[in-house]
Amino acid sequence: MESLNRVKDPKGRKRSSKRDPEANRQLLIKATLDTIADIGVTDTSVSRICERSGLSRGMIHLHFGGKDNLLTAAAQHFSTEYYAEMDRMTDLGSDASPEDRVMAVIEADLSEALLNPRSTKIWHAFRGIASSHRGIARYSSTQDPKLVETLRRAFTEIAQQNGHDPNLVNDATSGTLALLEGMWVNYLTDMQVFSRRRSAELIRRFLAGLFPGKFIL
Amino acid sequence: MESLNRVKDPKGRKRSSKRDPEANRQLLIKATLDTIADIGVTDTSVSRICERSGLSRGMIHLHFGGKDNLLTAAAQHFSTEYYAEMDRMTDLGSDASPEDRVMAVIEADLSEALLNPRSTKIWHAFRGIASSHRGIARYSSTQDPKLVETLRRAFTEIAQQNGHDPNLVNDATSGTLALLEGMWVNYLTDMQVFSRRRSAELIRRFLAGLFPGKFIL
DNA sequence: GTCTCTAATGGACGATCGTCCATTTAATGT
DNA sequence: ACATTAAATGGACGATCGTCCATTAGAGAC
Repeated sequence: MESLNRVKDPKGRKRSSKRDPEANRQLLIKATLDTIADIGVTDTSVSRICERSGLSRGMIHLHFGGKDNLLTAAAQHFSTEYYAEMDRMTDLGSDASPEDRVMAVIEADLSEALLNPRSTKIWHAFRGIASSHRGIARYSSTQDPKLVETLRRAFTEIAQQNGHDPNLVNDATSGTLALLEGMWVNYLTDMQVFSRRRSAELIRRFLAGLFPGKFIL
Repeated sequence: MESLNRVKDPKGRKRSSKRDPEANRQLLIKATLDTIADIGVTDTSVSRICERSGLSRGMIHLHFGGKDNLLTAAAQHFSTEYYAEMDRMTDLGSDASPEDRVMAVIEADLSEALLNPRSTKIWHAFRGIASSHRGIARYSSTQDPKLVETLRRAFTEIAQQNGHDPNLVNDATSGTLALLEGMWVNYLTDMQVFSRRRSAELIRRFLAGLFPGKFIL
């Protein structure tokens, strides 16, 4: 029987469960995001992060070289996780209609998994400081190329069937993303009143207007 | 001839130009907003605000009782100014069509006067810390009752002419505001690429889909 | 066991934070 | 001219900030 204090890392080498640099790195990032969601970026200090992670003060300097880099890494991690979850939730069969694929993106973005108190607080906190923090600015964009391409391709298929003008696809794509942005803000501002279903239906309704005969309930 | 260092306040009493509590109050608020736009909320300290305003450190405690209250007052001032300017720009004659009134709101919100680097940075900075700052949270709402009512009334008039279902007005109202939110984010994220005209046209297009025969170019 | 190397610790450090108040300055009343 | 009142100053204060490093602890090599 393998010793309890030994685990295997992804490469299969044995490592101590008490000494795990990568795990501690992730722990710090996690603690940073939790702290931001809990008390806000302004009050998120090195001390708060350390006491939440249970690690010593020196770890941040050791693993990230400073608080700024940790914040940047946290923003990157958050962004990566968002798009990974989005991918997971929009992985429909290849025979899915373009309308279904668009609605899958919308419903994923409005789902509990992506749109929740923690994520909205973190997201808007990062966006709020992005313009004065180069590192974070890189990961505060709404326009993820892959997601944009998914929508654009779906809208292109829909438009081709009806033969609309070329700008329609661009407008539908950035309009959909803009509406989702607005919904996140609505959620942040008043979580009590917010309704995921009604928000999704609202966007569907706008798209139904844009593509006659499509996106009907 | 009246002495140069004496001016009249709104109530007509004589006051010194060197001693003007209200003017200094406003100066502090202005300096706070400028500092936030310049270096971000995180780095906006009492010292930075004071050196920008040219006033002494004690003034913040004297006029506002502390930094938190100053930040709240700044958020309130910013919000008030936004809606005042919005009112000014949407003061069409009473014979204006509901469509024109809606488009006036959209174009005002996307105009240089309201949507500029300074205002977007401040707006998103406040929103980012709103969830951990009660005072600011009050002034970070997108759903200004008066503006909502303006849109709702206009959409109601448009819908009545065509006889649509009652939810249409609600959806058009909050959809329009959500789209505008998204446009502000687009502007903040990439000011170089952003186009006021195309953004307004995109929203018009969405509304044209929602109200057949209306909002056509 | 002993050596080596790196992960991890936790306190020292100067800088800066926000608050507060004793003092000075300017305007007004008598 | 003098007293009174309020505006404004600027430094003192303790607390906390983020960085850095001398030290300890743990794991593998031999």
